[in-house]
Amino acid sequence: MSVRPEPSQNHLLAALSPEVQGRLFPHLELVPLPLRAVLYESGRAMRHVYFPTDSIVSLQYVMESGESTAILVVGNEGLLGITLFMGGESTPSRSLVQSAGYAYRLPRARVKEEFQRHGQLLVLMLRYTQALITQIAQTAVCNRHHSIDQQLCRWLLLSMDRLSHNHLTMTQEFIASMLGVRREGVTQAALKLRELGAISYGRGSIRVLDRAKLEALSCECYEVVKKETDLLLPYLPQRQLIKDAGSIPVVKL
Amino acid sequence: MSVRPEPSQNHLLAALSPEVQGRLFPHLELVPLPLRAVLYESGRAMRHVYFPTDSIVSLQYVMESGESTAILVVGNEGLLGITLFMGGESTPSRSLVQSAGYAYRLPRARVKEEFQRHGQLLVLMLRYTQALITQIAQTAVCNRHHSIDQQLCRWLLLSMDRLSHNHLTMTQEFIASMLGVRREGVTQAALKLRELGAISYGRGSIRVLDRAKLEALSCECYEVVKKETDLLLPYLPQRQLIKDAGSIPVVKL
DNA sequence: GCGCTTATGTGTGCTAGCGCACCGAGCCGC
DNA sequence: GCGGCTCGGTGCGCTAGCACACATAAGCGC
Repeated sequence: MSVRPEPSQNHLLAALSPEVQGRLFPHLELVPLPLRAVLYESGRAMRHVYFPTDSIVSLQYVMESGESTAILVVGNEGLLGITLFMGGESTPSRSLVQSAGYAYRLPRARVKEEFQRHGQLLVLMLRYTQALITQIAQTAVCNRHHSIDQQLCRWLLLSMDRLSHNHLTMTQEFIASMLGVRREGVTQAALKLRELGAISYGRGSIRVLDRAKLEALSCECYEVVKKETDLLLPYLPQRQLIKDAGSIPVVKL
Repeated sequence: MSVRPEPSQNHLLAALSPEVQGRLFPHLELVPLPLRAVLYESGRAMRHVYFPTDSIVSLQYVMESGESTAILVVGNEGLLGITLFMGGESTPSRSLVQSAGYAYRLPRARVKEEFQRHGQLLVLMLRYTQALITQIAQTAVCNRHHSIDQQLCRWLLLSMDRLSHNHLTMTQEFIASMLGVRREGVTQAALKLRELGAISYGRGSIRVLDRAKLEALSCECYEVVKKETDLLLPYLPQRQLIKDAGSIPVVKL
């Protein structure tokens, strides 16, 4: 987090043609996203679209009772605020920073202006939206049918995919509120994963030791979403992107 | 189902301007949708977009184990096949007819052609997609936090909103597979609702007697989705639409 | 109207996850 | 280095929903 991130660390921004980038990038604003910051509150008007570079943001629905569930995880593969493209001004969800980092943001007016051109940004957004629908739907299925153990694995994998290291800074309490389960349930699941050597952890920090084990223990939901997303948005995987940030291929539109 | 339905019974088609209707309607094809017909199978290429007039279609995700969950209900307020607009050719979901009736369908090529014009259809589709995301997300939350009783109420209400009568032709077994729960669970919930006088039923047919009771017994999920949808797609409610089908107002775009 | 199929009702365990209560240990600030 | 706060670990009783096993009953075909 000490190095100033580049816009192109966000896969969607990177996938735009130089022409579109030329129009948009001057209006980008780099914002630090501290842990637990709230980008959008349920029902409030959105003023920007956010493109995370190295942060992770979760969308949660909060119930009247205070219970909540995360339905979506967004990192440098995507963006927050598709509602602005869609024609709404707000959603019934809350966006919460799940892993601190940076994001570039674009004012609502600029987004709409570029969108009106019906060019690359539109096409990219639509594809991204499709991927996002798949992730939300799979979350619904997962909530219905799978154990906390499996869902914790899925959650860790989703987070790992959006980071360049294997180290998560979050408490079990926080994960519990994201999964919409009790903290004790997460503790039990984490203990099992630790015994199996898949992770290690302590006081608000989790390290993934054996990714393959997590994948094996996770339900199919993770894999289904990943496959579908890769199909819709055939970017380079993140590691290659970072190594060779100068030659990011443009998504075939 | 004996009367040939009009395209304008579908709210989205009705909301289009006469100009767009003039381009699209000649290519519409009326298709009967018998109970339990499958419009799209998971992973298969979609060939048409469907606009239900008096039928109800559910989108389900099916797991490897065979368990399934419906994530979305579509009736005359919407359409099936947004994926075709989005840029995909298939989804990991299955579309199953939940209440028999008719739908108009449009071949993929025509849809894409009209979409390329970036006019009314695009704007309408985006708004509809936003409403649909809300419904899916709320389903995820509901699956996590609410009882079968509450979910059955939600399900009945969702179905009722898409019909012009108070009578559903479906078995408890079928509802169970939609909600992703056991048949016995649905039986228990249905018994309670019957005792309370909210519904009556017998062998594959359910009648809603007291809608207000269902709303009171349902979780907030139903209401949240309804409010959000009305906000995004301010149509006339269906009953008025049928009474006065000649003067359906055009959605403000 | 007989028999088969299909839909619903019921009972008996069993388990996952919940709510609550409490402990110990790490960590921070002063 | 002391006190207090936060995080994680654990135990206990409870309930919803599950799996399985049957019983009854309504409709359908012939």
